[in-house]
Amino acid sequence: MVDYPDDDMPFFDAPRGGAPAKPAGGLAARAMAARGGHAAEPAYLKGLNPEQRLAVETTEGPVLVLAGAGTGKTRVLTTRIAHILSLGLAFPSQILAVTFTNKAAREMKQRIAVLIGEGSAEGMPWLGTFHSIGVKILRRHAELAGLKSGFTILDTDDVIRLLKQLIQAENLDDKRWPARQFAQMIDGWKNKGLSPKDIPEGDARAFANGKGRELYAAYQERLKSLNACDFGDLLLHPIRIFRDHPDVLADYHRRFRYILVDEYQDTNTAQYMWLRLLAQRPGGERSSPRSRGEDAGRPMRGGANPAEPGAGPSSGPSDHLLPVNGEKERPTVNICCVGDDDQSIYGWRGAEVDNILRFDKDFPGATIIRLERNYRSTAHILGAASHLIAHNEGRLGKTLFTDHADPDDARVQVHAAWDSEEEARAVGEEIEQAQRRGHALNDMAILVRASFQMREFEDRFVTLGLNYRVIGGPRFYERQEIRDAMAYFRVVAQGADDLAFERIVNVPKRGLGESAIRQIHDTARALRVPMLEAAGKLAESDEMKPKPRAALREICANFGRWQEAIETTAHTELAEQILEESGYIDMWKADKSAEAPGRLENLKELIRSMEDYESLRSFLEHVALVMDAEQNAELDAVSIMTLHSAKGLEFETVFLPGWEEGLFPHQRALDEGGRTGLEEERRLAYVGLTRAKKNLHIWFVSNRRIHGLWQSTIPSRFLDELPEAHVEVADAGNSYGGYSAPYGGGGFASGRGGGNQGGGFAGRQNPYGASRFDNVGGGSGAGGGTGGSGAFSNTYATPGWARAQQNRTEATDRNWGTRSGHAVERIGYGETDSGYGAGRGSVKGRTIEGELVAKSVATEPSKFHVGDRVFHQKFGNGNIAAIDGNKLTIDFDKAGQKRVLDGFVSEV
DNA sequence: CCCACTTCAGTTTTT
DNA sequence: CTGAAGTGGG
Repeated sequence: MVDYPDDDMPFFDAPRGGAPAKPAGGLAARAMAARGGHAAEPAYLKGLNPEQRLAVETTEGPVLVLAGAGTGKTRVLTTRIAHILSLGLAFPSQILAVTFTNKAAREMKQRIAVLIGEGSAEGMPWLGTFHSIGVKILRRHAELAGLKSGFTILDTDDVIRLLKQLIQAENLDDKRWPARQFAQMIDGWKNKGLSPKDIPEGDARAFANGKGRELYAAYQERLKSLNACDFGDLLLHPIRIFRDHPDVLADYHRRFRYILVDEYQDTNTAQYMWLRLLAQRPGGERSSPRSRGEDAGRPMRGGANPAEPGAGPSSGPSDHLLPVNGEKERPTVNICCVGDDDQSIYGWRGAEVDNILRFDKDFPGATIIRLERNYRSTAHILGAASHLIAHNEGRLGKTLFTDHADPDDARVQVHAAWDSEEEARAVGEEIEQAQRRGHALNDMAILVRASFQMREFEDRFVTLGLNYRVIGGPRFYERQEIRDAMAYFRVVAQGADDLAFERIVNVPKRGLGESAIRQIHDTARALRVPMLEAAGKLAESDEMKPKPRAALREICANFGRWQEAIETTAHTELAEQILEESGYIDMWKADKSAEAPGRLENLKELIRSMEDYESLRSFLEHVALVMDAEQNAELDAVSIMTLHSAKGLEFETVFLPGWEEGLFPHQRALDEGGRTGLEEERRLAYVGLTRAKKNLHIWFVSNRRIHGLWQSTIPSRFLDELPEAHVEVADAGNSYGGYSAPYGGGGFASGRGGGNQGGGFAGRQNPYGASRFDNVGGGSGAGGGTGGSGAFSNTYATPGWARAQQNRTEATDRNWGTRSGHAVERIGYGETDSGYGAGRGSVKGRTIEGELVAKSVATEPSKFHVGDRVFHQKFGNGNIAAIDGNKLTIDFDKAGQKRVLDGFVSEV
């Protein structure tokens, strides 16, 4: 991530003799100041609470900081680094600080810079993400992993294309064995630190008729021959190197005096192994054997007592940091992990909560510090969150509290809506109200469980003309045009990058179709040369038809020219040339689709951003690992994002829609994860709740359209887990004047009513036992009586409904950027391009199970017949127009034709 | 090679 | 219902 112009300094430069130039002076001075008597304590310690302070000052030995939401986690982390530097306990280059995201790393750098002065953070070459640090290590020792230092880093898209080739090469049906899925499997294995030989037999058998292991091995071979690695390798290769080359590891042991880890609860097994290797140094004993695993903990003890600040060797850096041959001086592992087990929400992508739960066993004698004083939320919000999360078992246990309880603080509001349409409408109203009261849109956020929920809000806000920004989704560098451009650059920088070459050889269309590519491929393999070179040869031979041959000749000539220009032309200029001369820009200029202008814009942006790097190569590396779309700070807009991407953020007012069983907690999490899955969902809820500073609104609806079918829903069990004392059931019906009437008087009071009970709505019974929300809101509309339609008649006459219908068509015509004259910002949301959308989800077993379930249901003959008169909770009365298994198409008297599941209608 | 049609699936996401 | 990815005919 960061700049690695590191190669200009010797690797183990730091401590020896003369103090390194830049940082030392300032640091030494600061250190003096810091030590200069207990009377004047450094400014950075002021304002820390006792626990935070302990976490900062316990520099020696293993430390686990359990930092609850909003308790000043980042502050502790950055202050701790500042403290270590100020005391002269280590040079910046001797501190390893790892985060998960670039954003977190960036933020830490900035805040450290603020604490100890500008430029100091620049001297922290080992502050970065696991992956960026992994690359850095790997670049130094690439040959030990069978790579050359200039290896390329493949993104998910490249990986999938490569796997697809391999699968086809094995003569396997790539439809039956999708490369995507296999990529996910490999990812999972790598998350666990497993090489092909290590993967469980069952896993290996599960894919490609038992060829899983074989294919995985072939993939690794292929990567090696391409001089490439995937994201997982950035950790795995270093792990292997550390294990096989104790001398290399020992060098890092000497180098890293302090290790800090952010979001420790999110570490996966590979990251854990990586950390353990770096953290477990042989300790006091002369020549402790290369220990791996269990016994590692033993020599690490001794860190239990918080060292008083400055108690260590109390002279300046230069004499303290003498080469560490006499290791006795520092037998402890100064590793500090910060995290919150209650915010572990990435189990599904390999994170092991166990890592944090086990910390004191891994690092015996660890100091465990809890940060529970919350500076973010009101007592009501904290009360609600704490009560909810207390339903989880196996937590380390923390209870957030705040000193700032204000009797005027609002309780957590729970709202009900009839359907997601009304939900969006009501949230919109509420936002506008808040806006009228003078709240900035920037202070408000809607946090959803699944991204499909966003749409309804977007549509609504478009009609309202309310600014919003969507955060999350595919990144800038995942967009098609960016990847294409990058592929060009990659071929120019690295002629051997076959994947890149293949990607763009026919983009724009040059008449080089499948057969031409195959030919190049074969030639390349026969001659054992990169494809670009093979293409050059083919262009000169007469093995190819004239047309593709001419095209090949041209492109090869182009690449040759660009490669030469690399030395003589500024890289931004060269990039422009490449895109121009290749016809790539023209391709988009000629494209008259709605997205084309945006793509050209993105390409400009890409070139512009290259200015920040000194060469094409350094730029390429960055894009592989970083580069997120920056947001427009000027714009005042409501944020819409998933709960996952909200972690770490905070807002004055937070809306949490969609708290219904099946959606949240998500059915799939329940099915696949069982109790563990449920607990992770609950932690997700906890994350959501704790994002709010002042106002928190939770919504649930009675009807939601799932996969195109309307379904009745049941309030989330999480609602029942909120403490009554901190919650208030808001009356949606009356608060949003004008729209209340349609819902049968709208109140929450009327309840679902006896009328429905006999209606045979089996699906409406809450299988989780009575909920105190069962009778709230949505259901009440129908409660008016089995006559039903009376209660609905108005619904479809409201302006809201009419507008909604209109919205629906507008929604199909979605473009990017500004629409309808108000500002819409997408951060990281490109069009859904090949690389992303279909890549997620769909664990195989589940899919199959889902099919089976669907089929078994479908085969059951419906008890209804075409022409039957039926009643539906949401739509009222209607006649069945068609039957497809359990799916009915019904012509409703008022609502028009709809498709619903037969479980939700009853005969009239 | 491109377009229209079919088919299929449908949480969460970083690097 | 929606979008994406794959298929087949021009």
